[in-house]
Amino acid sequence: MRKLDPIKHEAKRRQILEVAERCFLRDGFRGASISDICAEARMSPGHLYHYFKSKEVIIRELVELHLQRVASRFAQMAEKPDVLEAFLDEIGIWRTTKLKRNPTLIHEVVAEASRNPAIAETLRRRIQALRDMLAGFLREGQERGQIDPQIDPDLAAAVLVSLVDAIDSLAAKDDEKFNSAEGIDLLKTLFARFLTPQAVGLPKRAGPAARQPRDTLETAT
Amino acid sequence: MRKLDPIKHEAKRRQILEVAERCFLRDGFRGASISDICAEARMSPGHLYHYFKSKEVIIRELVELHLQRVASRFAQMAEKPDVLEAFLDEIGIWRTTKLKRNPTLIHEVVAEASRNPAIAETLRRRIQALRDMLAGFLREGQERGQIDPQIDPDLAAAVLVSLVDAIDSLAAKDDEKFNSAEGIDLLKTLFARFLTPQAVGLPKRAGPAARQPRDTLETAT
Amino acid sequence: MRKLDPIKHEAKRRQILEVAERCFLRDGFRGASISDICAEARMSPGHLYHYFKSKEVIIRELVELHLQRVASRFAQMAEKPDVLEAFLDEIGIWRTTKLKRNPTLIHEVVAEASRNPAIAETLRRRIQALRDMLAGFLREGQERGQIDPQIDPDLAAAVLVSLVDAIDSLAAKDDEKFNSAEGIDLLKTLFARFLTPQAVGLPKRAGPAARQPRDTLETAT
Amino acid sequence: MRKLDPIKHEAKRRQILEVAERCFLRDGFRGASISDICAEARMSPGHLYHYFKSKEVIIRELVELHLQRVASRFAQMAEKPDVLEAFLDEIGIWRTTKLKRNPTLIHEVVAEASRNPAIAETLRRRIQALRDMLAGFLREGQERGQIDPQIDPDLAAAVLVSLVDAIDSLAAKDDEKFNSAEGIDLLKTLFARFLTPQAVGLPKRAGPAARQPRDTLETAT
DNA sequence: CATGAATGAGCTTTCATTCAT
DNA sequence: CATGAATGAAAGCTCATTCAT
Repeated sequence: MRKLDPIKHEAKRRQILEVAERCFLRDGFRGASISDICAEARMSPGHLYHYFKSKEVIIRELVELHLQRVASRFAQMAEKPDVLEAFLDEIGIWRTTKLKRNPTLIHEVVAEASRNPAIAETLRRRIQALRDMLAGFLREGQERGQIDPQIDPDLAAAVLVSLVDAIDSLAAKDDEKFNSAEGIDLLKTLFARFLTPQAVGLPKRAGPAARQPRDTLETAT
Repeated sequence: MRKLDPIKHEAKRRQILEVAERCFLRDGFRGASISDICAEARMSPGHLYHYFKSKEVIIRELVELHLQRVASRFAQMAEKPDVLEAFLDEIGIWRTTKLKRNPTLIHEVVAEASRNPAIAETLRRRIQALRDMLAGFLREGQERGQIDPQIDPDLAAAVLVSLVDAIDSLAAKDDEKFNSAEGIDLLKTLFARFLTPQAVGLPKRAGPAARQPRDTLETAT
Repeated sequence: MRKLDPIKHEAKRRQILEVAERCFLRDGFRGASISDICAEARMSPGHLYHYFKSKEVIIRELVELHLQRVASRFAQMAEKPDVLEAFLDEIGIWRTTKLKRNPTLIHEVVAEASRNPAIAETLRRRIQALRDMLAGFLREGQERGQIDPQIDPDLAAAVLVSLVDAIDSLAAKDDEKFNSAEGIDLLKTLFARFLTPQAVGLPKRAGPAARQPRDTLETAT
Repeated sequence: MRKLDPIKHEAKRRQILEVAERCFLRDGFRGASISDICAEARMSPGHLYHYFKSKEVIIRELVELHLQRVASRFAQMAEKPDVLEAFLDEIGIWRTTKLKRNPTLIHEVVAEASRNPAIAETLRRRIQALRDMLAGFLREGQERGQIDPQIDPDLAAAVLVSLVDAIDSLAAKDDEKFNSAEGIDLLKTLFARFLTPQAVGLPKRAGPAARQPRDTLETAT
């Protein structure tokens, strides 16, 4: 009587998650109600609870899904020969093609995380995974001499992940300037200048750190 | 004798806003209820509505307050002789001292903005004001030769503002790595390398943009 | 210290009642709040309670006021030589001049009366007073031969009072047809035909009652 | 098996409307709360909103229902051979049997209409429909010579509808005198005298209108 | 697998009324 | 005489969730 369960069941779950994502994107985790989702998915509330134990579970799975998507995107970069260039290209491609149509749940997620431990943990894992992946790339790049060896890969990875998120949020507000080709170029320049090996060494502590740039400036001047 | 209002009234409003901020920080705009705020402010719900017409007004005023705070902080930077250094120091000071104790409402705000036009407008204004201010600093720096003249100040300002926001948010949650001295140094390095005048010119379009860094890399190696 | 109380006090009460009437007219007894009245009367709620013990008292006094007004209007009719004509003229004058600008609280009063015993009692008294007054007029008219002697004055008075009320209410809303000169004429005709002495006598019970008019019709035809 | 809705759903709606009518009759539109209705209907507030989007919708539907009831009652009169007699009988039957047990919402409706445009519109439509129907009857009666041809049917219809409502409100207050057989007889007399063809013609304007009755009186005297 | 009836706690907001000044 | 701060009960309504069918 229930032979085709596993497949159909999973398909339905996916479909519900997609609908839920749309709703959450539009109205937020709190703002979108189960009723809204049910209406948009053409199903009864009782039936939805057949697939998901609670609203929180839907949110949680959606966050996980997000993590997987980003992770797989990053993973593809690992196969390119020049990681840095791949990374820079990725940013460009991603911003011009995907982002405009796909606003992210990231703000909802972060906001929710601050009061929902489960979401917080998932988010932390997501960020950590991205950082680890990126740190690996950076180490590879350093070995090949493409990336400044004086940069701490773990720290830099953390910075870069933040950057990517920053760009997300910027683009959310239909910001013409930012979504232009020049905007993307500038972004690439920022990354490139940051990661490229420098003639002058990196300082170890704050004092010199604030200094060194100034030296550079003075030299340039 | 009957008109001791303006002062007391305003004081009470401030107090309510403070309590509300705490509550919203803890539970979010939607998650924190008027009852919660009233309980924490030791007042009856009816009385709160003596001071604020609606929950939304409270949220709106809180967002405005946030805007003013950030703006005034940035404004103070304008008086320092070396703007770049001031900016970098600001980031350092701010992150180590303020942020740890003062998580921000920024994510709530951004999340809310995506579905509340009033909040969205306030947020847009806030961001624009910061960008304008920063762009002004960058222009000054360029005139003094402290900042790469090839960088578009408006674009760069947009990038930097979003960066600051992003780092705030993602690192807010007790991120040891990010909040360490080294983390801050790296951040400063990033900004410095980005803004410092370069020997080699900036490319005009995407193609060369992806290219030029690599050349630099190879040269450096 | 409180010398001019009685006079000023009473004046203030009157003023409040006037404001309250406007508010109740606009929003109903339930719909208009004490705050509304206070705002419109430029006074604080605390102060209003200095003059009226409760909202209900205001409503009650307003109803009484209404009663007095109507009663005095009717009383003036008593002095006219031809009561019937005076009554008919009164209807015409009243509808064309007063009603259009002065909507009445009567519906509010009746609606409220159905659940507020105090109001119900006041209303009952008001109606009874009007009926008695009108019945008196009718008796006078009957003695003078101006009004059909076969009509029970008390019953007819009851009918006429309710008629006036009903027409007020249903025609109040910019009813062109009803408020026209022809409308008023027809109304007068109705009253005149009803009250004028008839050649044919009144039946005693329902059966003949339904009959007699038909006979009249046939006779007339 | 899953679509037994339409019937049960509608039945439940009816039931809720009945309960609501009782509550509104007792406490008024504003006075009766959703909680009251829910308590009396033995259901949770949430569930009630399954059937009605808002309290106002309940009120609106109740008003519509009223309209339909009255309209159908009037429509039945159209089939009787003698319209005037049918009308007169109708009043008698209705008052003695129905009204005593069924007080009406009419005052609530009129009071509400003065500040609720939707209700006002519904009420206006209701009144107009009744007037049109009655005007039709009157015209028929005039053609058959049963009703005074000098009376403007539209105007007279307006007057009669008011009358019917007037009687409603009178009876609301358990008025022994009015609900007696004599009261009804008097009412019938009023209608009959008004509508019956007269020997003397109707005046065209206000001046003569006030006059003519007097003439009649004097003649009678 | 699917429905939608049903719940009940909780939300934001309003309001008549009281009280300290 | 006058203010407005303060109360707290109750209003209309929403929503995640459960349950009988």
